[in-house]
Amino acid sequence: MLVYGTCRVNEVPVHPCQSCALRKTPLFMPFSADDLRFMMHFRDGEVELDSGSMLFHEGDALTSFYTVLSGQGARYKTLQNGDRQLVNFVFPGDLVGLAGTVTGETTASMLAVSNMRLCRFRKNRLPELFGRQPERAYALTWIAAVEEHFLGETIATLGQRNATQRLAWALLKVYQRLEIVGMADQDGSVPFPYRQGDLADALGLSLVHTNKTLAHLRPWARLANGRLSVTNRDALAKLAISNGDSPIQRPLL
Amino acid sequence: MLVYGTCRVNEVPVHPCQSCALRKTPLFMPFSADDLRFMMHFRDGEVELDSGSMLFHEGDALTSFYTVLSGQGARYKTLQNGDRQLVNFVFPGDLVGLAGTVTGETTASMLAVSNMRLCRFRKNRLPELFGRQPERAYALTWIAAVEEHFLGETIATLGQRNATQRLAWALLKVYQRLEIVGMADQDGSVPFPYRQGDLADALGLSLVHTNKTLAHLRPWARLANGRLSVTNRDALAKLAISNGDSPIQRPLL
DNA sequence: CGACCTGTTGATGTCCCTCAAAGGGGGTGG
DNA sequence: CCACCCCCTTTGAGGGACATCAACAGGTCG
Repeated sequence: MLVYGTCRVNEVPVHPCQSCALRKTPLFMPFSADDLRFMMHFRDGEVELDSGSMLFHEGDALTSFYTVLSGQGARYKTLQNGDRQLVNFVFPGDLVGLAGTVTGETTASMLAVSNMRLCRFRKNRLPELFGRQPERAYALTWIAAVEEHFLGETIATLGQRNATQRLAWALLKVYQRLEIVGMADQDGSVPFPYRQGDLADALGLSLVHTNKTLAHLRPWARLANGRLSVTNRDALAKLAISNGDSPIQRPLL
Repeated sequence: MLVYGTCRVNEVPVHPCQSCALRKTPLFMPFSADDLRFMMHFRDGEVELDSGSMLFHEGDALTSFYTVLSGQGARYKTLQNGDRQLVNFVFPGDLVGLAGTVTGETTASMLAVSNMRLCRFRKNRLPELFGRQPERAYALTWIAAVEEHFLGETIATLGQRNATQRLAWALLKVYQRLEIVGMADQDGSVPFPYRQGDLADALGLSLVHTNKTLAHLRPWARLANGRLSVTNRDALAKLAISNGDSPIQRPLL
């Protein structure tokens, strides 16, 4: 279990949606001009989050949810004995806090692992979204469905894959997810601010064994200087017993 | 990995929503008369599924989704090496196939483990739901959020709990979920048609070790004759490192 | 320079998997 | 009505993957 520093959340001036680079990325489905106009009006400010600070805690009743504009984070649950399970890594384009907003109780805590910028939406305007923009509301349940898909995959890897397979799977997924939103460098590396302990908590492994297994994977993928380099994607996919497909396209909110 | 028999899905006459006992159960939020009227009109038939048959397979493009009226099932994923991971048990009141309907590709296979009756909804009428009944559409994303909550809990148990804790957690959850929809008997038992191999595949354990661990849990919970009996709920919750809370209330579709 | 965090490596133990075999119970066929 | 079979459960033995404990190296920051 790892402990991080305290919080800092800042209101910041908004960037116009038109200039949002995420939108044009192949991960996301095209925006109509109408969509864009409505979202500009529907969104409610932008927020910056320092690395190490929390956006919300497990059990909070949220009044806002967010899509990640930049930076990386993690959602995690804490068991009563203090053990931590990282539920998923959070990347640009992800929507966080929707479940906690809708049901009134957050299912996991959300931590910034790098500095982050978030686009905020207010719960009290959800009726407007559902009442006046059924297509955007449909996009919202689409996003929830995609989320379910990922969690299901995670369950399969925690249940059925051994340490090597888990790590290969995770590194490959992370790389592909960041690559498709344009964060991969020429040299085949992506930003990876997480610690080995974070990976361990995400995959249900001990820190020590995570470290030793990472060493075995180094011919195909390595962690260094806060970046993840993947040098042999196919080998990694084979190790992971995964088809190596890119992430499926989905709506952006 | 277990293999089940072949399929059989039958169209059957519908039962009126008014007489649906599930609705009145404390798991679900109250229905307004309006809701009821619309859902009567929106639903599209009823379906019966024999034990051992599949409702859909991983990768299918679904044209319908369903809420379970009676019976029990399982959603599972199959890795490329043939290993099976049971993603969740499926109980009366659960909505299945929504994600596969929305995204166009099913995330897991759905198997009937007892005879089941399902209430069907058609994808091509979703626009009508979102366009004309925003509150029901909101209920849909609420349901998706609840689903996410459960999958997150499962991830935490696969990642952090040992065999005893996993089994205690699973048995308790199953018991509580079935009890709250009125399926518990006087003697503190609920129907449990699953095999020990199903439990093993759900919890990421081997069949043998599942069996041996179940033996240790017998003072507090036991499996016999297709039923699960829980004799000491608090002890089970303590073993499971869980608060033992009942399932949260949610909408029914 | 010392405190602290993260990564790395070695030694030891244990939880759980795999292999193996035997004991019910229900169904089918002779 | 019994014999046989199949599926599921149960139990034992042995081994391996991974956890835990421990110590050290390098980098960063006060």
